[in-house]
Amino acid sequence: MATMREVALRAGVSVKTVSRVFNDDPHVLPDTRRRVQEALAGLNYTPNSLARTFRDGRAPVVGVAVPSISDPFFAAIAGGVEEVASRHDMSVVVTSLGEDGDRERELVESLLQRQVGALVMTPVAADQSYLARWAARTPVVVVDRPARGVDVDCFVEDDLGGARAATAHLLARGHRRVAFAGDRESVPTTANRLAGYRAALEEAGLEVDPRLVQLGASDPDGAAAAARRLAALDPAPTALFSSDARTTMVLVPALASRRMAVTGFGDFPMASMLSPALTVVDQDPAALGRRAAERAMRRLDGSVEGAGEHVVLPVRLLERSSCRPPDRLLELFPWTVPAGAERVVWSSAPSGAPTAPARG
Amino acid sequence: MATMREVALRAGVSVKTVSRVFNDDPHVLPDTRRRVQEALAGLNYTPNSLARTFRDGRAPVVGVAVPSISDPFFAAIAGGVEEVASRHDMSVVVTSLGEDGDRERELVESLLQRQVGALVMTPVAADQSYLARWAARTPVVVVDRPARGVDVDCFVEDDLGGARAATAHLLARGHRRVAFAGDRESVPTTANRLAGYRAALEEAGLEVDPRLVQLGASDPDGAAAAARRLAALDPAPTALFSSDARTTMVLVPALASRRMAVTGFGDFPMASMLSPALTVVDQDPAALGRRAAERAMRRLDGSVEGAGEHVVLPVRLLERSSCRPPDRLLELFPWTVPAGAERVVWSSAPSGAPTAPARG
DNA sequence: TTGTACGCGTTATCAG
DNA sequence: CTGATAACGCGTACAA
Repeated sequence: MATMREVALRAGVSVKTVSRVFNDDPHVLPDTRRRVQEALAGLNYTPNSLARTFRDGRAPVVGVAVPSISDPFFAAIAGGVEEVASRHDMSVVVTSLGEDGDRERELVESLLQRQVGALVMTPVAADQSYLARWAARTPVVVVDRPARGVDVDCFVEDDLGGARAATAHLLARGHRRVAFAGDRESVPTTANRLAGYRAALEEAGLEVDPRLVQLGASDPDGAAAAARRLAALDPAPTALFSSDARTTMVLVPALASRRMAVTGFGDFPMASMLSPALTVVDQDPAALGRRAAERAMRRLDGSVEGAGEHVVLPVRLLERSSCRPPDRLLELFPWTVPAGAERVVWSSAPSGAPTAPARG
Repeated sequence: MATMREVALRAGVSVKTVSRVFNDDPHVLPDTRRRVQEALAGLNYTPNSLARTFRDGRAPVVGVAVPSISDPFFAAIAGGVEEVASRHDMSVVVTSLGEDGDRERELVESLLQRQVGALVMTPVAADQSYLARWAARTPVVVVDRPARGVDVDCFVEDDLGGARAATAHLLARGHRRVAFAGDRESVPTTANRLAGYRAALEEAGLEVDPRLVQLGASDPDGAAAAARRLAALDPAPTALFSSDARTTMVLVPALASRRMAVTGFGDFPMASMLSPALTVVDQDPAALGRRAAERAMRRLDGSVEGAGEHVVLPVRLLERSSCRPPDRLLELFPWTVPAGAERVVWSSAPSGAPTAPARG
């Protein structure tokens, strides 16, 4: 923890010379250089990067603010950001905002006050207009959900298209009573996916039965309640579209005893090992994080300027066997994928566009 | 982005007075205070916390260095750290080290140079003696794996005990050919779990057949290879102990066609929904992170001093139906848990000690 | 080649 | 109650 001054003192030179030696400035006599290097080593000098950072006014840091860093989805986003940031010699500060939105502004501004070089965030509050005064100086990119009240770069996934495809997939299999389950409509992704669900029903000429729409189902209690309510319906639903992976993971167990076809938005480990295996809308949160971070870097180095851009990343519907008919009818449906396998049955990518390979 | 100086200029006072007003120092005349507050508001003053941080030499930041922030296990650890850190008005900088260890020192030291207030890390390199000079000034706590070559606080889980219990569980069910699968023996947790596996076999009077031990099985390719090798054995194993959740998640699908009883170290979502459901050693990574962060906070405020403490957190064996006999034999084994349910059959906690409730 | 002076934004010290 | 001044560690500009 020696400072340059101490090293300079010991080497009998000025701090500037120490600085030069340490930063490999060629304009130093070999002899002086050696003396300084000895002092450097002897004192175990370590640069205080806080001072440097302070000096140039911006920290080589990308702030990441998401609802919860413990959620694998957002952890993957953070991982994607970190991957890109580290390539640019920047580190990552993560902050969990919760889903309430009460503390979003406070937490995000405290991040910004730290002079982070860029910010990648998933909005949780109803309004982000407070970001405007920061966005002028610090690149801000939102991911997963659009920002409201401010013009910033935005990377989201095709929630509506994916949800519509997943619902249509169930309808194409003959289901007529298809339920929807998710967390809450105030979350834009959920609202969009609900819209996609409704669109699919309407396109199939079906009425949307509001009793089939179960919100607040993403925690164990809510899932149990949703399962109870769905079971109580007459006629009961024969299929379910689950709006997010968290909901799927708690609701599917709650529905275990009922026989129901399920598609879910968001893949997760072992989804293919369930019986029946889950057909899912495959997202790529790491790519979301990478794209957002890359955009932030381009704003930082000036290679992108102007108004915020809104990018919708394509998703794909990965068919597994959850939707296939009972085994005894299998021979009647030769197009069905075999158990354990999966195939892409739909993609929001423009046809011919390269898509990442399926996971798992 | 106005500075205190600008505010002072506008209010016609000194910067110190602005500082006082902004920090609610009572020694300011009401009149002066109002003038300053108006200037503060008019200029939209925002503190530059980088400057403050620089001034007091330590950043209100906890560094978190783990193999991969995208891995849900380590994301949960990070979440636990963040929870505690935020209660202490500190934020969290995360760094993924990879599993190689080549870059550990470089990445960790760059974190330390940033004058983080504390460091919570999972070692991935063979030696951490480079930490010694830092640990004198910055609290360092390692989690999940012990540090080598340096004396720091350490929070690990009962790898050996959990693995022994999980293996013994299979042996008690009559299995005699029990395989082991994991990532690599250089990872201390894996080495300990392998030791636990061996201990259980030896306690049962069984020889350890090295061909039953499959390392490098935590990625899809390795898992496929391991599955192939296990299948080729004669006699083939009838049961498997998987040493970590990542291995379980790739190896179980690879083994899907074989009928094998499985226990795994590490729970994961939907483990209870597989058929057969997985019996697992239940860890609590979030608690690991919280405990580590709390210890770091206590080192920071001086309420803990002296040599590093080594804490082993208890784990529990959560029995699900993966180990139960085929349905037709169920009536012969009345002690078996019903499908979908789970029960704790073993815990490394001292009996009577409070344990966290099971997840899922 | 080397050194001096200064500034980054904030807070502590100590006079007034 | 208020303000001038120094200090934190480093890098830049400019001299010598």
